[in-house]
Amino acid sequence: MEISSHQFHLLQQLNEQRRQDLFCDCNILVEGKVFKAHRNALFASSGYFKMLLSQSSKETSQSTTATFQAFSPDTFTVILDFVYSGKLSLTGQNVIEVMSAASYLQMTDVISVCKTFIKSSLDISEKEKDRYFSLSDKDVSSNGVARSCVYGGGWRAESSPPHSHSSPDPGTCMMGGNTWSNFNYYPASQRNAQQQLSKHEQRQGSVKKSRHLGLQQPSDIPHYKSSKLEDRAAEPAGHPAPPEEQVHIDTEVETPHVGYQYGQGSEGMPRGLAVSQQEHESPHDLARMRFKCPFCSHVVKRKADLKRHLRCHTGERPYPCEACGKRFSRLDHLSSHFRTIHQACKPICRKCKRHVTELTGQVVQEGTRRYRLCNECLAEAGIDSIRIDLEAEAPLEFPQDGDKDSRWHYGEDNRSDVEIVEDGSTDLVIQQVDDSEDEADEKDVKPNIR
DNA sequence: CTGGGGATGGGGCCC
DNA sequence: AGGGCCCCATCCCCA
Repeated sequence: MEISSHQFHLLQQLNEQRRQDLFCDCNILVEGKVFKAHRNALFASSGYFKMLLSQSSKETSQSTTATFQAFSPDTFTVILDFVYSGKLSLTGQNVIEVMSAASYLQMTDVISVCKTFIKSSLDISEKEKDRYFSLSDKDVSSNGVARSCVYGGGWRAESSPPHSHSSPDPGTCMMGGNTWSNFNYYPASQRNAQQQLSKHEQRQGSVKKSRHLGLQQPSDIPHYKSSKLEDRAAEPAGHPAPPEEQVHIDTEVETPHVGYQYGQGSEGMPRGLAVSQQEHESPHDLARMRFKCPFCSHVVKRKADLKRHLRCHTGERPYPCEACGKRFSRLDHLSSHFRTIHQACKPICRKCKRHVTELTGQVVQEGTRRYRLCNECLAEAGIDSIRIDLEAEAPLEFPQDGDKDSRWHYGEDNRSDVEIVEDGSTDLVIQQVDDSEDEADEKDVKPNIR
């Protein structure tokens, strides 16, 4: 006979003991703040702690101290509350950091919920059309109802695959079982985003294979790569294989876990944190690499860089080129594109590659594309037959959705300082452009680029 | 088939 | 935190 409430009460009691600092045998130091917890609870909830504590379990008489600088105390509070209650307090503000921390700590359930939370935010923003997946605080405040939730996936007696904690209730943020690859904000860029993802992962050298909880090995980060440990991962003989249903994890969830937290320690000890009873990690290592991508092994120093990096996973392209409609994930890429493709900024003859000036060359327009040709190449191209294409000079219509108040107008380039040279050929417009004013032109033509 | 160059995208980092 | 620049890798096109 099974009393279902027992599990709940047990966890409740543990949580109470934690609050009262009873029997706590593990201290976790997060940016100077000390958290007390029970090894058993941590061991059972986190693959990271599982490995950590199994290494230090020989000396059970002493309390274990672990130090983290990879996430904030507030974030760890959310994580620890989840460990002791099964409830995850997610908000738009903390979801990325919680997810990053969960990835660090190898808590697949938490990662899964965070992913779902983000996805639901994206779904909402898709409906709003003018909003994008944003990690900023204002994104939350704009819709406080939808972007804040508590995940209460329920207490379970044993660890389980991420989707097992999912709740089907669509009215809350407790959906689960979704993989990130199933979603893309821009349908048009979906294929592209997937390519980017695979490309990125290829570049990162990510291992696409099943991993075993608690036995994940370093492989993705070159600086800390340990072939020795990888070898061991490849031969499970040395490790007792956990039950299949417990350890076979979606690689998309698992892949991010491997990372710099595992060092070249000969016994597979986490290197980036204080593992032993007294030993604290050198904060130097972690302070240098602070933000870890929840989707891949990439680690960046700044939150803003992580935010930018995440776009390569989400496929978000908020910056459309108003000249050709092509979308970019970054403003500087759009800027670069616009300069090279539509403004003919390079003072190089496209044909002979020679340097040209306003005297020795001219700007040629071909559709929305502009480039420079030297006078010789212009003559060779049959400049006599080039005709002016006035339509191409008119401001073009571009998709306005989500253009981030972009106000580039291609036709603005046709200003008084640009002398149109009429010619008789097709599709080409020759302009006399003063190179010295290119810079000023740029500033004029892209007021949204501050 | 191959090498070169342009376009694009991602990361680091400065301002 | 965002903008922007630089550097580098990759892809693709073309000779």
